[in-house]
Amino acid sequence: MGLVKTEKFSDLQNQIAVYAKAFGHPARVAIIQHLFKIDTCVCGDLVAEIGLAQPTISQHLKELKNLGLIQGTIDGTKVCYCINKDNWTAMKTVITTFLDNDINNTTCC
Amino acid sequence: MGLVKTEKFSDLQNQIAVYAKAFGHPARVAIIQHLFKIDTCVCGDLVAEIGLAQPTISQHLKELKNLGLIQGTIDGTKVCYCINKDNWTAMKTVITTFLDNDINNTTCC
DNA sequence: CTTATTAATCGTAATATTGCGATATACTTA
DNA sequence: TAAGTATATCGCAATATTACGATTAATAAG
Repeated sequence: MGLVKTEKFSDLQNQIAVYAKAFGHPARVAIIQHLFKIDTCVCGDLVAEIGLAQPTISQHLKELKNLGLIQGTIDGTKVCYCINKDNWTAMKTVITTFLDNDINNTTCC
Repeated sequence: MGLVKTEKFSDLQNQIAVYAKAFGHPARVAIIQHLFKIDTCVCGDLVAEIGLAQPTISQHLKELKNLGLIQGTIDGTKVCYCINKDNWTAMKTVITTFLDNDINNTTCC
């Protein structure tokens, strides 16, 4: 198959999975880290920063953009990317709530 | 291709991606949530709980087990699964450190 | 207008993931 | 020993992902 049966799961479970998948590739992790490090827009140096071909980076940027985690502004022939603060915070809440379950299972077999 | 070029990225970036990928499928999210909800071992009711076939669940459990996030104890014909507390905490630290970057980019274009 | 620069899109090949039927394994119980 | 129960593994088909060369689109510079 290769086809996820999303209808078997709750909206939240699917939401968590979609967000997590965004970070499930090191190139997208590196893009996000660079955007945080620069702490402002990145205009075009992502291909040099990360060692992948330009179409590949463009594709990863598109996925992050489709999720709303980053946004791009056209500036001449360049495009400036930055973190979308609101959506990043919303994502962070969803993921951390999932991760922050308390572990009390002292009665584990 | 379809082959991630891990050598282009740092160990931390690859580590984050590997952890995130574990949560990149709603079935694995559901498994983890159920383990937290029950708050003890789950012995065999995961197939009933989640609506996928037994080999499919077994495969997802294997991936979580390989990452060390869960552990299984054989109990007769059943296998009891629970969260591996230490490894879960380690994973949580890695992911939340990544997510917890401050966003100060007021000078965004 | 022509050329250069930058990024997106198209098309495609290689690899990975998902899901499950069939089967194997291991233990329990009669 | 034989039959039942629970889980893992095998093998395969369908789909998804990754990567990049070639091309396109859009603006900038001369």
